[in-house]
Amino acid sequence: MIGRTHQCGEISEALIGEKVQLKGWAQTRRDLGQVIFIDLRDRSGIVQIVFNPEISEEALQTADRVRSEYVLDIKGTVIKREEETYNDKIPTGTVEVQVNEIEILNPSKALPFAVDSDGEITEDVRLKYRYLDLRRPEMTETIKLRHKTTKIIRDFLDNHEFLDVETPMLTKSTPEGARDYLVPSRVHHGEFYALPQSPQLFKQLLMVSGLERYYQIVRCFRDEDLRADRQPEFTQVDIETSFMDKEDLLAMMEELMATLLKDIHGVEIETPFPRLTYEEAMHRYGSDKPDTRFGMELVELSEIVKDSDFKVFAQAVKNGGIVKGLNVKGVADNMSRKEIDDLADFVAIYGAKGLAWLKVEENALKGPIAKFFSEDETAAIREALDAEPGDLLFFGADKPQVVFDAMGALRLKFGKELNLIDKSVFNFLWVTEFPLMEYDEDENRHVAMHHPFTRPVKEDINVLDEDPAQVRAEAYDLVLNGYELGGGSQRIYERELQEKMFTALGFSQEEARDQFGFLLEAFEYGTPPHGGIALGLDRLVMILAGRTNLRDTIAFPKTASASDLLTKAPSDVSEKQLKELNLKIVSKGKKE
RNA sequence: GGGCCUGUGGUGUAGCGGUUAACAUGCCUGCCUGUCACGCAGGAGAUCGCGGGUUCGAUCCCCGUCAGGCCCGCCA
Repeated sequence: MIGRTHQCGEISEALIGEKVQLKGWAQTRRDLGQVIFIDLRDRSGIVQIVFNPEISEEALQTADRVRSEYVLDIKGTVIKREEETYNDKIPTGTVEVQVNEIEILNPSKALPFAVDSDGEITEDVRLKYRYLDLRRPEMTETIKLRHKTTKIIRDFLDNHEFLDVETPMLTKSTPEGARDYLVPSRVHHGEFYALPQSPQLFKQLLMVSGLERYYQIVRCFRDEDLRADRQPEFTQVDIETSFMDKEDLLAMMEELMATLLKDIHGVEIETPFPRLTYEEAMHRYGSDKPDTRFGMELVELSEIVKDSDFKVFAQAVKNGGIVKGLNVKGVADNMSRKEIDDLADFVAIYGAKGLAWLKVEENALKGPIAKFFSEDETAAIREALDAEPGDLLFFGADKPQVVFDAMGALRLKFGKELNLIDKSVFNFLWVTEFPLMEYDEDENRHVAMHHPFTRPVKEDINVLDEDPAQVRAEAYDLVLNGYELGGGSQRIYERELQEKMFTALGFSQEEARDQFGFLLEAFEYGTPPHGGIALGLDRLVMILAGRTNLRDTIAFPKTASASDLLTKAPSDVSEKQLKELNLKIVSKGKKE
């Protein structure tokens, strides 16, 4: 260790009697008058240092001036503590360093919050003083975990013959997908670069180049509204391979995940991962990223209730909708009428117009809608939902998407509130057979669900023209504990098929050539079959660290309104800068 | 674009239509030779996010606004 003999966390009984030099921060000082203790902290951990007048009166006097977070350089001797003064809260607790010399390298003002406080500081204060927030051990540990994660990934991919290739940050804006962050060109007035939403096109071109196996741990940018698990700039583990089929790729990713879990948490996870088709995931869990750490699956009831006297259900089915049931076990007697009614407001967020429910009793279903069902229907509902006395049944009836969203969210809500989720598990799964496209009401056309370069499932290609919404994609999402960890696909590598795809997406020939002409052209020069995947590194680290907020895994993250409270970005620029870029500000402030 | 929650000494919270605005911690001063969230004694520190309104009187009620958070839309 340059500049010191050891790190604080390395001090141990093996070093007793040795002279050491340590540098670090004074975490706390305990001044007993003629003896002073300081907890000295560096990146590695904490060790107690002690100042004693019999050792050095001068050092003691300097220590008297030390305050929290002063930066210290000390020389001293490692000694064993008296057994009754062991501190079992820190790994170095059986020893301490008796200080001969101390130099205050830099003092510190009183901090806005204590470094040893655990996360109970409001977000804006933490972000404004992020450099101090990162001194808190739990944050330091997360940053270390992130490093370890990327190191394992790099080593793994290197062992698998992957080449790390950088791709441009200043690139071309394309119409599909998320909103781009734009960068004005000084040289070309009125024209803009876009920051990459992902290196998608470049990695495919690298396959045309014959690199065969590419990876990059790369920043991506999407100018969309934030969430707890979404930042405007985020990091992807971006992977693309030639000649590897889907099965090979998925197996390799499973091996990578297993390696990560083993090396980081010592956990053996089972491979291969379970697979669900998109269709199945939506019907059973109401989500394309199901949390399978608990059951409580949605149950299909459309057939059972389609002729019932309950008009809401019958009508929903008649109009092409569905009816799904959810059995929340054993809560019927614990939930008040008001609590149940409030859930209608909860599902309303997802567009549901109401939430029907029934309490299960020994010989009957009880509740406002019970009277609408015949004896047969009641029995069928009980059976389908595996209903037992004390259970509370909820029903969603609407267009499929509304039912999935509302009932899926309700399932998750109960899963969390009833503590059905085992936090110690890592449940991976693949979701496959996504629709290639979905219809966009606003744009009046089909849009790619994944992206426009995704390969259709072979047997569906022939219906690409007449019924695009029915075409399935050779795409796969990796899901972990209810989070979408990443997604990928096999790609289109033939010009003709790619053009067909653009046509299905409503691009004219000219538009397609204008936007993606370089790719179409590249496809004519011997493009290998290829495919790949991109993993959200921030989310991966978040889950590995047992956290629920992406900000905690990023050294310098942004707020929910995409601001950086530390540097105060975004900010005004000078008139001169605007002039050089030939830009004019029309109106200022937050968007209307 | 929309919904909900939060905003009170440095920090974290309490509070109430009329208070000397409370508590903890931190900070400052003094005492203390085995502490480890040291202890003890004393002290400083708040125009209750900002603007407007209601009221005799607003930190408290209403409207707006700003900031932070969570969610829907958006995003893969």
